[in-house]
Amino acid sequence: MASTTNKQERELWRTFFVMRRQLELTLERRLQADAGISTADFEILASLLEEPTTRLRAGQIGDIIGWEKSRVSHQITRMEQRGLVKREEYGDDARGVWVVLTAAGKTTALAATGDHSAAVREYFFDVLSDDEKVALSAISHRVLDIINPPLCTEMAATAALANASV
Amino acid sequence: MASTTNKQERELWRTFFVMRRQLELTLERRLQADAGISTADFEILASLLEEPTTRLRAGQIGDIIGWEKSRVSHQITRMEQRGLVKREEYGDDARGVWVVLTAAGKTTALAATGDHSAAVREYFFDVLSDDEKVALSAISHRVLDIINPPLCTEMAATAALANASV
DNA sequence: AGCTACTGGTTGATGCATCAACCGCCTCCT
DNA sequence: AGGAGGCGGTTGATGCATCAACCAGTAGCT
Repeated sequence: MASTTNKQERELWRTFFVMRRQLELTLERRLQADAGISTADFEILASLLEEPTTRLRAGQIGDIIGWEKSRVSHQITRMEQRGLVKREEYGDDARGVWVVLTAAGKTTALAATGDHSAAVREYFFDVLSDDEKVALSAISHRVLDIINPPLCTEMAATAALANASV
Repeated sequence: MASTTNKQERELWRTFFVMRRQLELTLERRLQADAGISTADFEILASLLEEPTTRLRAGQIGDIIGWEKSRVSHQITRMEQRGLVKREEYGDDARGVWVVLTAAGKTTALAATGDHSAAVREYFFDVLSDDEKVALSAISHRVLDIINPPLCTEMAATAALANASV
């Protein structure tokens, strides 16, 4: 009996694992095909687009999307070469830099966000029942709480904030 | 009302996304800390370990873990440099190569598999109720069936096969 | 003022992942 | 036999991700 459980669990793990990877892959390819960018590009562009001035300091970007600073720096360098974004000096503190959306970057970002949420809807939300959404939310929180409690409570806090503001 | 749903869905997507990433990251770090290998190394080692002769052709490895051949080749090259694995010529067909576990590779692989399944249990199965396991299995199959139907039926087939054999 | 310690960001090295081009070898067809 | 095309695998280029080392500028302490 115990071994049966183990077998089923192995099967579940494998299915979950493959689903996760395929979903990621599909979204990545779709972004690439429709907007010509990677998910890494997309995360940066999306964070800038939420800012009314379409500019953020490098460090802020890292905080928002949870990247370490060197990753942000490398990514900005690549995006700058492709003209999606540019660096500007940050007057108040000579160490800082602004990362600014270019016109081309904004166009790309707008196209990408629409496309991406359509894809998420199509591949994910549309195939989930309401009960399943509730279950998946509970599962995600519980797993996250085990592996990274501070991050979990932090996310719950920002979620509550977002709900309160509407 | 619709906007509320959207907000909840965005929240679910974000939570799921972060959970997924943290889980992956945690498992990766744990493998690195306890066995000194990456998940990529692990997948190769695990596939070789399942083979009684601890050897597989490069192409077979690709089929088993779903990688394209160039990825397998690059990975084997890196692992060969670290002495986990070695290439041997495949007599019947001069194009083929055997990928063979070294003694060191086998030791590492054994340590890693035990450790990894303990980690998966700890971070994943132990926090899921039986109902949630059922729900997650259904969700995974459904999503996978939307984004990659052939892969989904193929996985269902091998799962049925595995069940029948016990 | 001057010393120390920290911060914001960059850089280089290394490994992972993918794509396209390539190279021998094998098969099959005529 | 010999030529075309397919198969198994390698290689090089490029981008993503992380770690460690570094550097200039700032803040804080005395």
